[in-house]
Amino acid sequence: MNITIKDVAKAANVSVATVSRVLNNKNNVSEEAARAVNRAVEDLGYSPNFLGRDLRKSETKRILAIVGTTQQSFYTDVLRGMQDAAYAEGYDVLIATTRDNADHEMHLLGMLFSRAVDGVVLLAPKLDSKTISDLSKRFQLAICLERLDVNDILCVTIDNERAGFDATSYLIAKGRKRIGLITTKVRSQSSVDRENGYRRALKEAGIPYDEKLVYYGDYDADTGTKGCEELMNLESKPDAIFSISDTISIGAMTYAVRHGITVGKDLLFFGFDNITYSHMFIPRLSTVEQPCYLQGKTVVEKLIANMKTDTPDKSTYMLPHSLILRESTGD
Amino acid sequence: MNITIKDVAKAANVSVATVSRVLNNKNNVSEEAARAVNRAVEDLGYSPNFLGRDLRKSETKRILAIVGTTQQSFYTDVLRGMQDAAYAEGYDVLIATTRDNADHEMHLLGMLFSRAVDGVVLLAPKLDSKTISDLSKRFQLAICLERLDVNDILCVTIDNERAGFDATSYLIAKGRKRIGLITTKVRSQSSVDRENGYRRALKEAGIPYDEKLVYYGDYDADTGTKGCEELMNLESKPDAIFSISDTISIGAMTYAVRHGITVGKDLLFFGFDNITYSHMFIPRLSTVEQPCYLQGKTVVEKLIANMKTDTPDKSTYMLPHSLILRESTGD
DNA sequence: CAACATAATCTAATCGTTTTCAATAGGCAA
DNA sequence: TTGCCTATTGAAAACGATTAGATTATGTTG
Repeated sequence: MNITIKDVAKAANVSVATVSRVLNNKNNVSEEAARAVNRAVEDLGYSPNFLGRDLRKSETKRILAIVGTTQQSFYTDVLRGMQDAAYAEGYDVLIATTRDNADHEMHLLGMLFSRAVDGVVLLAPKLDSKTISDLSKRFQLAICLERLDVNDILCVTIDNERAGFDATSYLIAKGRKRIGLITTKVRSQSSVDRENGYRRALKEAGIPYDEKLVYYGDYDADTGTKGCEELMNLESKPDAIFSISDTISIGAMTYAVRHGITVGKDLLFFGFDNITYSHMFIPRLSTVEQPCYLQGKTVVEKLIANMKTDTPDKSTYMLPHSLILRESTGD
Repeated sequence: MNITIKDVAKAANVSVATVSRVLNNKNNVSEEAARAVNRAVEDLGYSPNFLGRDLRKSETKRILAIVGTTQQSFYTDVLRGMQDAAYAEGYDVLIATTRDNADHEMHLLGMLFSRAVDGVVLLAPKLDSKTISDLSKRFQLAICLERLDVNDILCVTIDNERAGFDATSYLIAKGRKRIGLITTKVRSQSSVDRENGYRRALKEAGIPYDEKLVYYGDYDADTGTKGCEELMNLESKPDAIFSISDTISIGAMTYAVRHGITVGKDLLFFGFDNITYSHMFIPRLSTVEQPCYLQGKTVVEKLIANMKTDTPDKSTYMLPHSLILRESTGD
């Protein structure tokens, strides 16, 4: 039914080997044969079946990016970086979502075990680090935007502890003494790191840590709104709030603005990620920017390099972040 | 080097055929053999190579969703719908981005020609409709969230003309007479349809169409800001602005708020898509909601059904939309 | 002109599965 | 015992490409 390389060979009056050579622009083929093959390909509307090719070559030239959800808009830049690096080496990048479910993440990793892709980049691993670390011994696997609490896997991220420290320290430098934190119940390593940075900043400034000032929720705007409400209902209210994502921060600011609190003065806000809306929202949100594009590009470059060697690079790379200061911190 | 079905067969002391039967839970295999095979699989850590399987079966059980960018946050729900429908039938959904480039869209469609996936759903086709329509004759291809100006391809969307009409009519019903439109230079069918709906609403209300009130830009918040600025600098300013996306609307509202214009009174805004931030932004944005999850679910269900039949469904399905009224229209 | 290198081509093996078809073993009825 | 049916099993042929190695044709050199 389908047109195969055999049909092309017959039509062009050559062997399948010759067709294959033409299609892969190998040098040792006469112009005449090439012409005949190309005409046959054209006439028949042939396009090679990659299942055959991939099986024979034992490679697919495809990399899978596994994300929790496509909701996080800053993934866009990460993926762009991944694609640019991939295309430069003749690879395609596919994306799949786990919907933050570890079982499903494992299911998708099945594409790696079953050789349907050559490598995988995990953008928000849900599986425990032991499992991931074990798998990375047998397969081409890397982490991006996160890190594991083990260090035997290729990993490109930022120094989230330092970033949390920097953001909190900035609020302290602005004279704030009671700084709230809104973070996630789910303990991703980056959340933990950011929280640790927050604590260290307090400590180094001699401000006692107050667990009442920390609100744990989900990774969404609603959490910000609820978190802000709860913190502002404390006897001793915060004078600044650091959130581990802009989405949360915006939700939190929404509460503040709607309750007549002057953001940037009565209450400062610091977010994380520098999403598009963070400078759209009124007031504009101060935030930590991470090099999304560069992280994506780097992780794929390193991963592809690993595919070509038998002494794979299992380092953790921490790229530099920066603070973006806007109205929400009175700048 | 790699463990294949042969190794398992040898370890279990059976033939490869038996291993295959066990792995695919065929009935005609003795319990004893099954046990032996399962133990061998376990011992060797074997997982089948899908390249072999897919080649033999001529199917991959994978569907590719091709999007322009993952930036559009409402895709998340569409993809969720697609996944639910797919998993129910044993398929996986992969995502790839074209970065709004037609050539790259064609490149990704190569995965369909080369049988690396069983079907494709285009979420924002850039290729011309003739090309797509031709391809859909030979491959399993469907469109979602958009439609083509031909109707011989499976297509699940909403009635964008009607939606544009409804939104504009609502603004007219609110007593507005000079209604601006911010839309995209790039003429996707949905943009054209929404604009046509806008025009028809004006016409039916006896309001003359004024091309000065229409601003063409990109699909981003900046366009909204610039568009709003331009429209508000007109001699005869608009008293309401309909944008073909919430992202644009939010950008436009930002301009208004920053320039002391009372949104919901001096100037009404109507958006499109009901993205998360549309009710986060202050004031809250009125918008057209489309059934994202349902569209995704439907298109994949129909596509998979098409794979099973030789009389494929090439209909266009238009699912119902609704208006969400919030502060930006004074509700 | 023999001998040999080179270029172009073909034949057939190979990748790892699934599946057809034939073969075997065991049970049961006649 | 013989014949027949059924349940398991295995050998081998697909699937569609790439590629190593054999083969042929062509040109070059001594």
